[in-house]
Amino acid sequence: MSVSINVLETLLQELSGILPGNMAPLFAMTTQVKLEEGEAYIREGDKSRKLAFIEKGILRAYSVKPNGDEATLFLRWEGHFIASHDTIIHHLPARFIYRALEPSRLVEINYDKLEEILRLHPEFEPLRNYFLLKMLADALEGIEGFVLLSPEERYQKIIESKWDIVNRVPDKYIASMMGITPVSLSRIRKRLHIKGKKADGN
Amino acid sequence: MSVSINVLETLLQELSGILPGNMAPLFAMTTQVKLEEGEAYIREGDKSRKLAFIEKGILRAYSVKPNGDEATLFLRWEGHFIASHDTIIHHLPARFIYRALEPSRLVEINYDKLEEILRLHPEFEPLRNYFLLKMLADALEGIEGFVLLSPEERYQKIIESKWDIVNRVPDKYIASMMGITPVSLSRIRKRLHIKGKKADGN
DNA sequence: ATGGCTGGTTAACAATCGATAATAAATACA
DNA sequence: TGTATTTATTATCGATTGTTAACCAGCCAT
Repeated sequence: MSVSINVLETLLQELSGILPGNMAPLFAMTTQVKLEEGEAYIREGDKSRKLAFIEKGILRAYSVKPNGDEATLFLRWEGHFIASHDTIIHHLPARFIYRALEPSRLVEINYDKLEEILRLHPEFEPLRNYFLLKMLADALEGIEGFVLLSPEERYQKIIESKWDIVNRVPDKYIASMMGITPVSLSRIRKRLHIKGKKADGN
Repeated sequence: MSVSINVLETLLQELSGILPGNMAPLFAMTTQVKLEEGEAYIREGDKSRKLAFIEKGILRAYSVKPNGDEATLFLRWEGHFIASHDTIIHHLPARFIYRALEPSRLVEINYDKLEEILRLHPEFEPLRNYFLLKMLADALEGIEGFVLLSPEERYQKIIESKWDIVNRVPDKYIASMMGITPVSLSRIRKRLHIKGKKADGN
């Protein structure tokens, strides 16, 4: 139990200077969540305002389009925070599905309860600040890729900067996250292989 | 002076319950900024950690690619907050340029000073919370468009939901923000006109 | 082993896009 | 007003993508 909270405790201490011994008010309200591979954490229509820190595993946020295709919004893994922005920001039912791609372990807190705690213990405020900034940075990084890079460049950047993650996830989800089809990603991979061989002198 | 702060005062009062008369500690640190059409607010390489509320006008965040082309990251207008996420989040020099497309009026605060104020006056914390959530919502909305929609659908959604903004901005910036060329946007417009005529029975 | 199932590749064709260039329309400005 | 500049459209061509379908490889479970 306390083992899996350790990372968050360390993070919070770095952010706020609060010692783990004084973090009880916050962590008393958190829940450990374990997800099996393929298990949904948040479903379309859910209204629960939960926010989670990913201790281990990978989660995929996606929606099912009218034609049945799935569109992946993003992937998040160890060290990231995950939440349905529809419920947290807009107080609306979730429009996306958040599903574990691997057996995963989360530290969860209800956002309403977090706000209560923050009213009583504003010293924890740096934590909220941190995860909002982190989620914002992640989102903007995604937009950057779409605006500045072609699909091919986008894929190159992903395998360069997140090779370990790409290797843990089926390509079709990577393709979907890139806004292209799996067929197209396969062709991009083929082109890059050719270029790679040429660059190697073969 | 106090006229243009009014919107923010009202916003803060709604968020926190603080009365305008007690907002002096915060607004004493804000600056009014006026930008001419075409004037840069933040330039590539800037390190100043400024954050601004847009009272009036439209700003465009973009970068100049190696080949000289410009890629528009996003547009922001009245009621939005704008900041270089490189400097605010990552403490790095700005990689993007933020330029006014219209004569604009901003309420600016330095993020370091804001943090000082928030240490002394945590009652203003809801304001930081609000603009972080708002910027996050804006960013995620952008990603949604790229992942779920084709360029044509993306344009349709934009003109439906932000017709007033589209009308104030040259199409080439809309195209760039959509991740396509102005030529391609022109073709999309043509296709939609045809479809529109067909739907009208012409 | 032998089927299913999922995920990845390949092929064929139509549609769309990028690049470039020429032209037209709109805007700015002297 | 007339001219220059910017912006938008159209055309052409090669490249890329989407769609659909077939095929193959790995994996799982019986």
